[in-house]
Parts: sequence; C-alpha cells; structure tokens
Amino acid sequence: MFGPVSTRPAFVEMEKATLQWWRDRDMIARYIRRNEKSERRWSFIDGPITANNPMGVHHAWGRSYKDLWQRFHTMLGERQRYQNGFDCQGLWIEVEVEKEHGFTSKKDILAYGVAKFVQECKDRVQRFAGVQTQQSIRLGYWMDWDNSYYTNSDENNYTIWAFLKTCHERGYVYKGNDSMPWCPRCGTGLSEHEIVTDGYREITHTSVYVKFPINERPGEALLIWTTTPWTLPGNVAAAVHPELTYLKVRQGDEVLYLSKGAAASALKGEHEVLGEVTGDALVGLTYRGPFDELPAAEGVAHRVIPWSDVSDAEGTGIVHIAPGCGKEDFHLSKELGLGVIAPADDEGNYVAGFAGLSGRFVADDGTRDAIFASLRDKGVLYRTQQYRHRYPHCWRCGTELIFRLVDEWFIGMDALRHDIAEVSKQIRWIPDFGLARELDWLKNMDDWMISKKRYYGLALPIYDCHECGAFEVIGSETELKERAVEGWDVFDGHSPHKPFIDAVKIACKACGKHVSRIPDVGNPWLDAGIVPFSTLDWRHDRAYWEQWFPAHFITEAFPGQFRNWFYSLLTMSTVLTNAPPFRTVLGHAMVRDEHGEEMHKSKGNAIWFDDAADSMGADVMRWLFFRQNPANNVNFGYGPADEVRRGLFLTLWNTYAFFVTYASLDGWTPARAAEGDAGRTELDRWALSELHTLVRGVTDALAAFDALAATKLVEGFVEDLSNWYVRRSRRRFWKSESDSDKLAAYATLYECLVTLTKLMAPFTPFLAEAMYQNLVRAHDEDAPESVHLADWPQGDASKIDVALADETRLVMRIASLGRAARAKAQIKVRQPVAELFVKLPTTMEEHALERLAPQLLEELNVKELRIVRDQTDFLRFEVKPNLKLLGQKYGRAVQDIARALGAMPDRELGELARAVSAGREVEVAGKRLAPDELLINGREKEGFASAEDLGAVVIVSTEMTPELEQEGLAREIVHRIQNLRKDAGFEIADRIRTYVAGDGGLRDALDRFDAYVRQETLSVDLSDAPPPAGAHRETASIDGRDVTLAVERV
RNA sequence: GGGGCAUUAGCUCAGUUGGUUAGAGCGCAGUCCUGAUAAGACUGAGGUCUCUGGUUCGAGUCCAGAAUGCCCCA
Repeated sequence: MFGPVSTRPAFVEMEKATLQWWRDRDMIARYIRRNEKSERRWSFIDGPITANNPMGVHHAWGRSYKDLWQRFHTMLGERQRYQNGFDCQGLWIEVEVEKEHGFTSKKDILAYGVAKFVQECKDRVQRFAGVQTQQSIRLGYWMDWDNSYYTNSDENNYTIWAFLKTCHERGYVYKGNDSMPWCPRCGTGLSEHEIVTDGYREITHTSVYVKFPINERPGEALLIWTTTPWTLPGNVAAAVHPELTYLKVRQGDEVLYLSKGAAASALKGEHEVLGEVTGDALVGLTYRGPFDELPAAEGVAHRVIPWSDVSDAEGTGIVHIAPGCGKEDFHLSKELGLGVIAPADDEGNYVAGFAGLSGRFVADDGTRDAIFASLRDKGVLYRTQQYRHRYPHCWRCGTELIFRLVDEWFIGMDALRHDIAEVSKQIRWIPDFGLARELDWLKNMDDWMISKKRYYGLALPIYDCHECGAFEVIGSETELKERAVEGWDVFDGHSPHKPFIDAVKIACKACGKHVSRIPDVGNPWLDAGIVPFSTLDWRHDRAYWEQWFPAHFITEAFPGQFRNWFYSLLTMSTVLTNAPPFRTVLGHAMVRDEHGEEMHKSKGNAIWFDDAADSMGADVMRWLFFRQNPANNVNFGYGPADEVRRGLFLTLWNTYAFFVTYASLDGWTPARAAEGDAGRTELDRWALSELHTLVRGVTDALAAFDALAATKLVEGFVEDLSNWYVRRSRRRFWKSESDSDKLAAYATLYECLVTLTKLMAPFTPFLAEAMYQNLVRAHDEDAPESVHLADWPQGDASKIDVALADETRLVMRIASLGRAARAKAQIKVRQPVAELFVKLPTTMEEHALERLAPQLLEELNVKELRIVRDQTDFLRFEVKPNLKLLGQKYGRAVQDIARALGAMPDRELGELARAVSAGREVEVAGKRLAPDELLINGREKEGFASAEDLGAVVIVSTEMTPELEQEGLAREIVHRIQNLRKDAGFEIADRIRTYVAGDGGLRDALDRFDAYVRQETLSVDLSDAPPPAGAHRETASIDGRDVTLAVERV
C-alpha cells in the first residue's frame, strides 16, 4: 500500500525530513561510491568558492548547476570525483580579519604579529568552509564533503611554484617598475583586473586650474587642469596635442594658453583672444613648475611635450604630467626621458623632500587645502571647481586608489597571448559570446602582475639577489630544501606561508650571496587557476591526472571570470600543457531581486541563502535557477518562487496525491503494473508517448548543458499530465469495477510518475526522493534505496507516436475553442448541448478529430460532433490571399488581389471558397490562382456561438430541449451534493443517503436521472423526504428554483 | 574614446528564414470548472513593438542614424 499523501504539502518540512533520512542512511557517501567501478568517467572541476563568509543565493545558482550535471552523469553511470573546492588565500580574507580586530593599516598587522595574523586568516577560512558546507548540503548539493580541496594547501601552493618555475625557465617572469594603482589602506598594488571588475565609483573631487608660467615668455602662462591636486608636486611636463588649436588669451594683466575647444568651460570672467597657435608651436617651451621650491623637485626641467592622447573634451587641452603618479604619465617619461618624482609612500603619505607636505596623507582634505594655499601664495592658482567623475576605488575596502611608482613582479603575456587564444578556441563556451569575450580580453590584456605586498597568501618563490641583481624561481619544496643555506630548521614543519617561509635563504647562483625570498605574496587567481593540476595530483601521479584532465565541464558566474578564473585556468594550462583545461564552460549571469533590481543589504532587498532555503525550499530555489536563461540576470524572490511552487510543484504533487488516493482505495500496487498493457486506451498511449518524448528531450537538453530547455519540457509535460490526462481519466479511476481499463490507467499514470521522479531527481532532489520512496521503494525491496542511486530513464522510441501527439494537441485546441464558444453563448459546461460543429483546414485533421471524438464530446459535454465542410449554414466566408506565395509571385499586384477579395460579396465568396475547397483554380483580379494561394476562413452567422483559431472553427448549437435541460439540472445537483460531501468531511468512498427537495421540475429531472445521480454521488438512496436531524444540509437556489439538499453517511 | 548587446502590455520576458489578427507568465476585472488540484479553463481591459529615415508588394523582424540602458575594452 501507498502511504497517505497530503493535498496540502509542506515542502520545506519535507525537505528537512528528507535531509535527516539521507543522513541516517549515509546516502551521500553511497551516491559517491555508486559508480566507483565504472569505466566511463565524467570530469567536473569545481571553481573554488571564497570561504570568507556564508554563501549567498548567487552562489546557490552556480552550485545548483554543478549539482545538476554531476547528478545527471551519476545516474548515467559515470565515475566522478565530486570534489568541492574552497578559495582560501588572498586580500579579501585579510580584510575581514583586519575588520575583526579594527586594524586600519599594515602597521597594525605587524604590531599584532604576522604569524598570529596568518593563522587567524587560516582559521577564518576553515570556519566558513564549514558553514558553506552545511549550507550546500541544505541546498541538496551532493559532494564528497570530507574531501574538499583548499587553495591554501601545501600541494596547491607548491604546484603553483612548479608553474612559476616553468614560466621563469621560459623567460616570462620579470620585475617591473611601473606607476600602479595602489590602495593606501591595504598597502598594496591592484592588478588591472581588480579595478576594471568592480573598482569604479562616481565621486566628486575638487579639481583645480593652475597656471604654469612660461620661462621664455614673461607674463605668459600655460593653463592646466587636474582632479588630483596631490600630484602637482610630481609635475615634470605639460602635454599638448600637436595638431590641436590653442588660444592665446589676455585676462587682466596676464596672458594664458589653452585649447580653443576648452576655453568656454575653463575660463571665467572677461578675456580677450589675442591669437591662435597649434600645439606643436608650444612644444619645447619650458615653464616654472608649481612646486619648484621643494627639494624633491630640484633639478627637474619642466617642458611642454607633444602627446596625441590629449583631448580638449574636459580640462584645458594641456595635460599636467606626473610620471610618479599616473600610468600614462610614466610611459611618457620613459619614452621622452622625463624626470620622475615619486611623492607617495606605501601608505599614501608624502615622502621626505616635500617640506611641509612630507608625512601628510596625499588624498585628504587638509593636504589638498594646503596645496591650494601654496598655489595661491605663488600666484599660480587660477580657480577650483567641484568635479564629478568615475574614480577607481579598492574593490575590497572601498578606499580611493592613488597611483604610485612601485616594483612588482609580472608574467609577460606577449609570448603566451596567441597560444592561449588557440586553446580557448578549442573550448565550448556557453553562452557562445563567451569565446569572443575571452579572446577580446586576451587581445588587450597587459602582463599579469602576480605580486602583492601583503601577508596571507601564496609565498612567491622568487629569490632576488640584491647584490648582483640575478633572481631565481624555486619550483618545489624539495628544491628549496636542497638550496637552503640557512633557516630551514625554522621553516621545517610549517605550511609555505609567511612568516616562516621567509626564514629560508638560498645562495645566489651568480654571486653566492645569501638571498631572501621577496616579501610579496601571490595574486589569488594563481591559487584558483592551478586547480586542474594540484587537485589531480599532477606532481606525483601523472597517470591519475591524465584520467581526469581535462575537465568535461566547469560552470561559474561569468562576470569577471573572463579575466579571473577562466583566464588563470587558461594561462596556467597553456603554459604547462598547451591544451584546454576544460572542454565546456557554462557561464551564468547575476542574481537580482524579483523586480530586476540589484540586491543590496542597504536597500533591504537582499535575500540570505538560509532564509530562502527556509521559506521557499531548496527545490523551488533550484528550479528557479534552472528555468532561467543563464545569459540573463535572474529575477529571484519569493514571488517568482511561489509561481514555481504553484505552477509546477503543486500540480505535480496533486497528480501524485490523486494517484495514491485511488490506488490505495483500490488496493492497486505496482505488482499489477504489467496487467495494464491489455487495456491501454488512446489516452494512455498518448501519455506514454509524451512521457518517452519527454525523457528523450530532457536527456538531450542536459547533454547539451541546457537546463532551461529541460525545465520547460518538464513543466509542459506535468501540465498536460494533470490538466489533460488526469482530467480526462478521472472516471476511469473512480468507477467501482476494476477492469482492464482501470488497470491500464493505473499502470500508465504510475509509469509517468515514477519516470518523472527519476527525470527530476537531478533538478529537485528532495521532491523526487519523497515521491520515489512512496511510489517505488515502499513496494520493491530490490529497487535502489534512493532515487539518487537509480539509473537515468531511457526514452523508448517505440512508445513515441508523433501522429497521436499531434492529434491530441488538436483535440486540446478544439476543446479550448469549444469552451470559448460556450462562454460566448453563456452556456456553462455542466449544461449539455446537442451539437458541436467543427470546421478544420485539412482533411487529415478531420479524420484525427473523428477518431478522438469521444474525448472531445465528454470534455465539452456535447451529444454529437459534426465535422462540417460546407459551412454556409453557419458561416460566412473570409478569403484572403496567401501573401507568402503571392507576394513573391506578383509583387505589388498582391494588393490588387487583396482589394478584390475584400470587396467581394458574401455569395461570391462562398462560391469561391467552394471552388478552392474542391481544389480548382480560380480567377481573382485577373489572375489565375492555385488553391493553395488563397486562405479560407469561416466566421459565424447569427444564432450560433463560435470561436476560431488558425483556420479551425468551432460552433456550438445553443438550442435547448427539455431533456437537455433536465440533464443539466441533474449534473448541477450532483455537483452540489459533491460539495456537500466535501464540506461534511466524508471520505471519498463513503456511501451516503441523500435528500433532495425542490420545485420547478426538479422531481422530474431527478426521476429521469436517478441512477446517474446516485452512482456519481455514491448515494444508496435518493429521497425527497425531509432530512433527519444530524444530516448535513444546504438550501440553495438553482436557476430560480429553491432546493434543499442533505447528506448523511450510511 | 572604441566595440558589443538590448529597448515589445502595469511588471518580467518570448517572438522562427520579413507575411495576414504581435504572444506568455504575473497582476487587474468577470465568468466557468473542480470527487487530486490554495490548482485550473475561458473572456475582457491593457501595445504609436524607443524614435527618425531607408530597402521591400509587405518590417517588431533587414539596413542606416539618433536616444536611453547595460556589458566589455581603453
């Protein structure tokens, strides 16, 4: 027997019970071992999740995909590794630990102790890895949770060492000196990727117009403009566009130069234009710098230089150049041999040599005011202006970035650019614009800055000899041990992290001096990019690695990843193997709130994973993600979740509950399923055909990594199963005799439901398990104990009948039109009507409809179906040109044909239509037209109710006979009694005694349909006597009749 | 500054190679159906398919330009 199924399911409670049930049976471990002997492998590599905070709903989207395809391939019998990964090193973790302690700068960390600080970073990662593991399990994500990889592991770090050594052997690694974006709070440079990803914010700065007095022309000055006044002490040059037109302007007693295009916005007050010059006429002039009095500016010659990137869209068309404070500025200084002044230290304070500014933070208001005051004193301040613009910020702590001159370590990408692009082209990118984006990035990327001046992260194995300038890259822990000349005993036994790793010194191969490791840590994308090697034991067991490399599949949120994880994967794999590290990548967009707005804690529209799991449930959440086009942002929220719950989950659940209710009443069990074959009806064959079509469709969709297509197919099938198969089959289940027809219905619906549990298992693991346990496992000791240990269903082509599917679709469409026609005529479905007239565009469809007529008649409560061709009794005709054919043939003349048809009287149209139907050529507007060049439609005349769609017309007769009216009344009474039974709380199988009394011919109707009413309502007796006390009763008005109804259990 | 994508109902989105009456879900109003269904069916209101020009017998669809938004790269 089946367990009872509530019609008001509490899905979240059921999920929690299922989690416990799985835990009690150690089901995840059994799932992971399911295919361990399989020859076929499917390799998935998990992109590590940052183990720095609890996971959010945006992580749940990707993790749902990861689970979906791993489960699918598990059910296909393929061996997998199920390894989850945690991203465990990097600045973001340091920032959180700093916050916990209230640290504001690197000095605080040094004071606290690097060893303790690094340990706390490790501890934090461990803590949140645990939290995320529990959350993932709640999501129904089945991984080998005891075997997750951590990017801070020794193996991961040493594998990166091996990679870096290879890079060095090929000459890619170099020390660069550049003006870099720098976070003064974090005390580290940021790579280009980090700024572009998330770094720009709109803010207002006080910009300043400054005069640079020209040495060669007393009384004349260049006018420049900058949004970063702190860089003025670093000025060495002023750049003009050689072809731009500049104005010479008199204002008061001075003469200023600025570009013609900028004059209107830059100049304030009365002025007189003295003349125009082109930029190249200014090149070579020298000027007095704004802070020449400072020791740092001593000996610097300021001159006007040409630069083609100068524009006059903003500012003055003359650009202040400070090579120590800007990227392009620095490149210009190299190109033109300009001096370099580097004003800021690693905390963003002016270094020595800047007089009163030294020691002050460059970017605060007081410093800015001091600079303005100094400019004013020297008479070179023109004016200041509030200026709103996008300015880079530190993506981790939000501090405004500055540019400063630093030494960093790089991997040169020019030698790799082409190879990585070739490798990228061997990969399937979903959505397909992914490849274009990656290639675009590869084309434009700069060298990869791999160093960070921080504490917790990969220890870059670079040993840079200050004595002779040679540097080496160490490729493994054993190599380091061999090369160590001091400090190994301090390091021995520790992970390769600061500070212990830094105790080890090696002897410089070139000069023999003892050399320390550079103090920098590594870019964290090195940590994630090495995973296809480090987690597959590439260093120690090449055979094992070859079995799992490359991955068949990876999936991640794509914003950012083209220059982050995808990029580091591709780069590292190209260097080490010159082959793709994965074959297919599925990228998905972002999670928004249900109105499409970005989720923000401050906006109050953020949804926490734990809350979502507790209110909508993990299955609903997963389905929301799966039914989304991954290329678009998903609108996520409780509203959409409820749509899914009602539209899919409840519909399926109620179908399941219906089945279990009647199967239990009849004592039907799956043991009798085989007896169903004999009595299968068209409807059964249709349901099975649709089911096997569904199996094939879902299988194909998943194989193509298209979750959206799969969900749409499932939703469509569940809808049809509930609203057509079960609706049409209900009487077969509730009739009293257990004949072959009923057995066929049970067997069919059972097969549909069981197959659905398996098809849906990878999508909705909880719901599928609950149904599977009751439908399958409760009856079959030999069946797999969990649906997640079951095999994926096979679509059986012999069960698929495309013609039957099309025909049934036609009946559904005609039924829908019939209901619409009834609604127009205001005749409810309970009231039988005598005739239904249907006109169809093709004879093939006529035959199909005739064959399936019983279904249609019952559905629409009609006595007789009449297929009509000659519709003149009911219809007038509409004849239209088939534009697709005629347009190509006659061009402009189709308009004449259309006009002629529009003007034709009804009678002629009728004749024309008959001729066309008979397959004869006709003549319209002087053109001979073949039958298929005209389209015939019918529309109703007075006195009939009709509806039409795509050339099909459905008409109901509205004329009533007394007998039809009596039958309608009887059905109305049945309906009322059913409701009364329900209100009274009777069981479905309870027999009752029924009392009905009323006027207006009620007695006659009940006499005629006595047997029908009793059978439908399980009434042993239908009496017009007054009901006894204790019977459930109701008085009602039915079409103006007063009626008293009562029921009591026998 | 360069490149890409988008703009369709109150909201979120579909819309096949150009073709006759532009759809769905949600929301709203009404009617109906219900012995599994807090579900469902039907009807209705709601559209200058962002704008301007072009190609074409015919443009939501193709082309050019503009506006707005988003993304990528400088």
